[in-house]
Amino acid sequence: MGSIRDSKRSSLPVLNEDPRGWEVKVGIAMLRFHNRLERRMAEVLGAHGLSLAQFDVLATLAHGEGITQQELAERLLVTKGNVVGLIDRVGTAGWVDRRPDPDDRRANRLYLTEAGREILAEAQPCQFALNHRIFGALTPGELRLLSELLDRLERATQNEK
Amino acid sequence: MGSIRDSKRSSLPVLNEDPRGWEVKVGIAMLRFHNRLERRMAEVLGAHGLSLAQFDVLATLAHGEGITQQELAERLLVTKGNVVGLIDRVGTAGWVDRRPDPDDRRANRLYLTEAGREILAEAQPCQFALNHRIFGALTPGELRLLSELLDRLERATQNEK
DNA sequence: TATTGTTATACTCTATAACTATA
DNA sequence: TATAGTTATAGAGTATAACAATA
Repeated sequence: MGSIRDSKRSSLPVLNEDPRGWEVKVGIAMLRFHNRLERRMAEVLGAHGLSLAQFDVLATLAHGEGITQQELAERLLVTKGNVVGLIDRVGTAGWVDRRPDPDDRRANRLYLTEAGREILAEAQPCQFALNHRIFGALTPGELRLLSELLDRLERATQNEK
Repeated sequence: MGSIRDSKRSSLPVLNEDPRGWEVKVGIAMLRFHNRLERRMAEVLGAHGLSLAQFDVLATLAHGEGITQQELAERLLVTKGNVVGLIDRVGTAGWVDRRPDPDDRRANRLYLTEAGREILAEAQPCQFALNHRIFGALTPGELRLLSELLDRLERATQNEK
């Protein structure tokens, strides 16, 4: 069935009639496209010294500054143990501050530093430009449709667990 | 702008008019959905002792047995150095054989073992079933459409580089 | 008791680069 | 010279589990 992640011209059997065939085909196409998209993003962000995960942390904080490490772990779908390492790395880079929560001395509140805001302001437009180069291949109507389909699929993954 | 990988209910600004807004929105939705899909797949495959990358190796070999490590590296979009480790792991598990190429004594030809074929036959239906549970959320017509959009997007990522 | 964050450990995947043995 | 595979090294990300401090 060819590599799930890639393959020049996958010679999948023609399965035009059976929806099950389309499900597999779409699953593969999804992984394949995403794999490439992620690489391009990593390249673009890498030029600013950011990994995708780090960009994700900064973007999440920009959206909700002052959250705890536990909250960040939930939003990023990783364990709190992993967040320690993530914040360590992004903290030594000088982009994020841990500040003890005055009301709960177990918790840290996370804030972007000025440098963090700057690097995000620098990287985000490049991210957006990449999105434009890729997703510009679709018409506005197709984009709206794709967005709707993805939302429904994401809801389906949530029902999974 | 919320986590790129996840967020319960992302409160992105409404950008119904500007296609650039949709591009960003779709990019985020794509990463978010894919992230969850990949986790579900990892769970399903993990129950069979397989990682996603290992499943990918087995599925690729099932599709084109006898390829070299270099060819596998190209299909998987990883370096040949990484392939050594991948085949080491999948080889000690007894799923894949390295056989020296008689015509080119530098090269190895890769083959599935009987055990490799068995684990794949065991894991693949579960993979397909997962695909069905997720992508069954869409109608056959929507699946065909999504497949076409993804193909065009993948072509766009290829133009990137 | 439960929760927040930390630490320790281990594994997978990735990248770079130097190395070998062949071609 | 170029290619196939190996090795060494490094780093990011992930998971599990035990732990301290605090609630």
